[in-house]
Amino acid sequence: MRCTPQRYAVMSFLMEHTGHPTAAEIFEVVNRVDPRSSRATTYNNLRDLVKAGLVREVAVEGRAARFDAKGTRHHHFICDRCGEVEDMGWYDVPRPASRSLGKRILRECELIFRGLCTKCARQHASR
Amino acid sequence: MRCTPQRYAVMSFLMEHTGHPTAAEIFEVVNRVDPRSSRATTYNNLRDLVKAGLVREVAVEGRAARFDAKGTRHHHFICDRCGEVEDMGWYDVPRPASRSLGKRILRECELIFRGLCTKCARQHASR
DNA sequence: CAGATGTTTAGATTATGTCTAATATAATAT
DNA sequence: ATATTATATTAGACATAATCTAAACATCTG
Repeated sequence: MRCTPQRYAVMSFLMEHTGHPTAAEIFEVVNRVDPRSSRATTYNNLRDLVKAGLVREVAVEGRAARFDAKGTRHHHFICDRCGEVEDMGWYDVPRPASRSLGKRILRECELIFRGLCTKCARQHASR
Repeated sequence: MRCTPQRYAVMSFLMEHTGHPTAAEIFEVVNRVDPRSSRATTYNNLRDLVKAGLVREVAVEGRAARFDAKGTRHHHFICDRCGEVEDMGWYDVPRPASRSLGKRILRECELIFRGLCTKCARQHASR
């Protein structure tokens, strides 16, 4: 995988921003800085970076997927209300018994916390 | 929430099938049996059933959401390759420290296993 | 340099899901 | 029982997210 300007822009943006932008946001911001990429390229590069294991894709119910540079290991908190994805420190997760795994090949265990983010919790309280 | 024939068809289909169909599949099968529902109604009912806590929606990266009647508690295994979602027995998940939770309001902890399902693991081996 | 491979692009296309406005059905009040 | 109100359904238009296409461009390799 070559390190093209477009690809580099996507990767470095993700590394510098611990938020979890959608593909559209990444495209928009990266092109606002230096308008040299296209929508398709942004999607292509995100797919490639995910495939290469450098970036994580987080699917959110009913919303666009979000992306995240794989730095230190962490879990995710997803807000039920606004869909925001936030990092939550990592801790080891008990693996399933190999009996219950059967012939499946386990690659990873992911823990997702759901509820209201700080902002939505505040709005929720003041109603 | 009234129990209409259309809503009942969606719910009972989900309860009788432990697979995790997409909205399109549910619409198709339910209407093949008794063609009285529309696409919009299927989506409406799925949304309502999820909101009522009777059905769970599972977002899968790059693929259509899948649905699941909330029977006994369980975690999910998602196949990296075909996107199939399978149930995996339930066990308690360690909650994050309330310190790391901050002002967020935690509703649930979900454990997702990722890798290759039995079918894809077999194909993977015989290459 | 010449061919092979990898990358980008704009725009068309697909996939998934939501909205609208008219209609139908059922629950409640009179 | 009839009117009123609330809830649900429908077809098809619409919106959004993401992929595909085919041509152009860039970079590597011999």
